Amino acid sequence: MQKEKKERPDKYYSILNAAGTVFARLGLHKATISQIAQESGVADGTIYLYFKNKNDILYQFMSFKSDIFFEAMRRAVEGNDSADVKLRNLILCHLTEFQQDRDMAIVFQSEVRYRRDIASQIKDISKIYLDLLTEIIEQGQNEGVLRHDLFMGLVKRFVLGAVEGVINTWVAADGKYDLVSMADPLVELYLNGIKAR
Amino acid sequence: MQKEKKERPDKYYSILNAAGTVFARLGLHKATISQIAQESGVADGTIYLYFKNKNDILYQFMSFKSDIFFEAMRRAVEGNDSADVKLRNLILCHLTEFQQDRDMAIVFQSEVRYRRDIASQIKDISKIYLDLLTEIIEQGQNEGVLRHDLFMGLVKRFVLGAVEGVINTWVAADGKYDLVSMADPLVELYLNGIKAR
Amino acid sequence: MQKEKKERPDKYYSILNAAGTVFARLGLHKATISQIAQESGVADGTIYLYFKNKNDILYQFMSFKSDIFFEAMRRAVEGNDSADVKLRNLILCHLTEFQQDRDMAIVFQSEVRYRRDIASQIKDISKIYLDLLTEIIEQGQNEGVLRHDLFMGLVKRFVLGAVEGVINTWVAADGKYDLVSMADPLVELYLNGIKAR
Amino acid sequence: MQKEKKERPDKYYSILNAAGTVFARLGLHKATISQIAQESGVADGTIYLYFKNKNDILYQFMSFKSDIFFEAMRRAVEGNDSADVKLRNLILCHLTEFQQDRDMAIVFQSEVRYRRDIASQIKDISKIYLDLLTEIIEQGQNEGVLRHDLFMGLVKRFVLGAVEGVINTWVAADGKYDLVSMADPLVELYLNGIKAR
DNA sequence: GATGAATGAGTCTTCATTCAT
DNA sequence: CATGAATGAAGACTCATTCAT
Repeated sequence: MQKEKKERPDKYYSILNAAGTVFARLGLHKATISQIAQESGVADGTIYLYFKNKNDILYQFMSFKSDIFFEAMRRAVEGNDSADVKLRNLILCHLTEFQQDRDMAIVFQSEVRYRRDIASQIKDISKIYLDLLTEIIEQGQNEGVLRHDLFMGLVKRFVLGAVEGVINTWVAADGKYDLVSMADPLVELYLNGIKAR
Repeated sequence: MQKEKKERPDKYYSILNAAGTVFARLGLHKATISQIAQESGVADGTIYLYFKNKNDILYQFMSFKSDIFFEAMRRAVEGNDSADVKLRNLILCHLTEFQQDRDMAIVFQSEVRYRRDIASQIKDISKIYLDLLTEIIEQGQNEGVLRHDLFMGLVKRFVLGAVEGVINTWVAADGKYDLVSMADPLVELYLNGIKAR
Repeated sequence: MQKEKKERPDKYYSILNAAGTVFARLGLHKATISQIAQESGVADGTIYLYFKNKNDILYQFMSFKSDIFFEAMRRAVEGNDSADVKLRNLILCHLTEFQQDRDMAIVFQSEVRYRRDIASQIKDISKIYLDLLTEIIEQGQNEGVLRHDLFMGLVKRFVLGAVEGVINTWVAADGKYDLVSMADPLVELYLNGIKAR
Repeated sequence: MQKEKKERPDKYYSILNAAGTVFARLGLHKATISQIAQESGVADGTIYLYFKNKNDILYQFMSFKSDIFFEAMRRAVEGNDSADVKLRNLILCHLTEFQQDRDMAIVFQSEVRYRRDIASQIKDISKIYLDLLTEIIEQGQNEGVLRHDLFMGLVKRFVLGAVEGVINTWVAADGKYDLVSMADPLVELYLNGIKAR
């Protein structure tokens, strides 16, 4: 039942992380192979022993991080919790993972958003996320915890958009405050809205 | 009390719009000066009569669009409406403007997000937006329409993030559906949340 | 009735000739764009205003030279001369043209021979030549000047191969002797062979 | 009086043949050390245990093939045959050897022709060939079989050039027909020429 | 003002060659 | 001897920017 992942040499991951750092600092286009090489302490040519080209580095980076991310996500929502707890766990997990890996957070938010030239496989990342949300919300509706009169397509975007907005702000603030502590207040807003009662 | 705007020649705007189109299609980095020149029907060199450099074009484009955008915003929230109506007007205006100018929507969402190299002035765009939100929410609290126990910093991001999430989805779908119709359901979610009552 | 050739700017030809010189000196692969640029007194980038890439330079060079070459060929064999005179004129023309343009001679003989990656259009150069030979030989057979029991496919190669062998030797000798004077003795060998009578 | 040839290990020849194949397929410049290594089933670095560098491989390849080739040549013209028979044997041997070893044929015809950077030793290959021709022709003149009024320098090129032309054509046709059968008709053309009598 | 030809700095990428294991 | 990972020099090509016309 173990993860069947082909083991990559250390240098592969070394380059991958260096790339993450450089991409986060400069963005895909301004980042140069030389900078990534220097950051990971190898020669330029060495990069090409492990990656097809510059785009491939970004792709592999995102794939690698996504696998970790979604594994964490899945663990966060498995079990018999009620929908509202699951939603809270999901958001908490999301913020925790991004806080722990700010390079990923930056690259993910800035590079993956609108690139039409990035493999659609990477774009599916958010699809997985949205599917998890759908599950949770439907479960919540069945449990009677969540409203039935929800336009699912919108709600999913509403939830994901708000988290990402929070993350973007945190990133823009150079991660100076605790992102994870936003989870509970955020979920509370999802659930209750801002109207006085 | 007249508008203190230096009048720009037509060609300036022609280039600006061409740039918007090309930036939207290819992104800042893949877009070339030649393409912008061709799109606007001028010579490459002409662009440098009106803009300092490539980044300046993006900057001017955003400034120009922002001015229009915030003028519309301001009109949307002026008057004596109650806070919930103003919030609805703000969101409606936001979605309307972006739907009407998809180039701006794409450029704004994809290029402006994380560029550390873009003049901070442009980043202030969202500050203005957030300030409007603050005003509205505070008014709502004073009116008793909105909850008092809100962490303002989070709520603003919550609202803006959700709108942007909805816009991003619309852009990714090539603008195939009506964005503006999302305004009311979205505001309803802001106000009431997703919890069943 | 004038040649309908699109006029190219001087710089196009300047680069073309520089390329010919560099290709002749170093061969296509060892020749660098920088060297060609330097030889023609322009910047590296300028080359790309006139040529798609390095291979394109070779291709254009060959096309340009071929046009001149075959125009000369055609003039050499037109008219009402008998076949043996035409053959002599053809060979004479061939040697004259190559002697006058040693860069072309070298590039043609060394680069065009075996490159599978060169557009077949260029390979057709020798086809035109072989067709001219066919015409001449058939005319000669009709006139009774040339033998009828000739395997045309072989004879054509026999004639062209021998001329090229002579040219190759001349090139290898750095063009130190008069190539054109080889024409008559060569044709005499074609016609009479080396057997004593 | 034994052959003073240093015995080379099998791997040397294995690499040599692999190189011949790869050179024939791609040409010296497009062929990579890695491809040659793979073709011969050794590691890249191993090649440098047997060869100084890439050029040296080509050089050794040509030397090796030349030795075999000229050994065959010498056998073809030794004995007391008359000059015309020797000439025929020489050409026959040439075509036979090249047909049997198409890699050599391709490499020889395409790489050796014009390389100024290839050791002159390799260029001497054709010198040996031309010397053999000289011997044969002079013998033929002494025997009265061949014309006395021949410009030897030209005749040699005439003969070699024509054979090579025939070989080139055969190579370009992917060796689809029988090259050896060209020997007799070709020699017949050498001897009698194409003029009707 | 307008042009667009020219520039050349900047990058990715390849691959012959080396060398620690 | 053999390996093949690592190197880094070299070169094709792009494109923002300039400037003579």
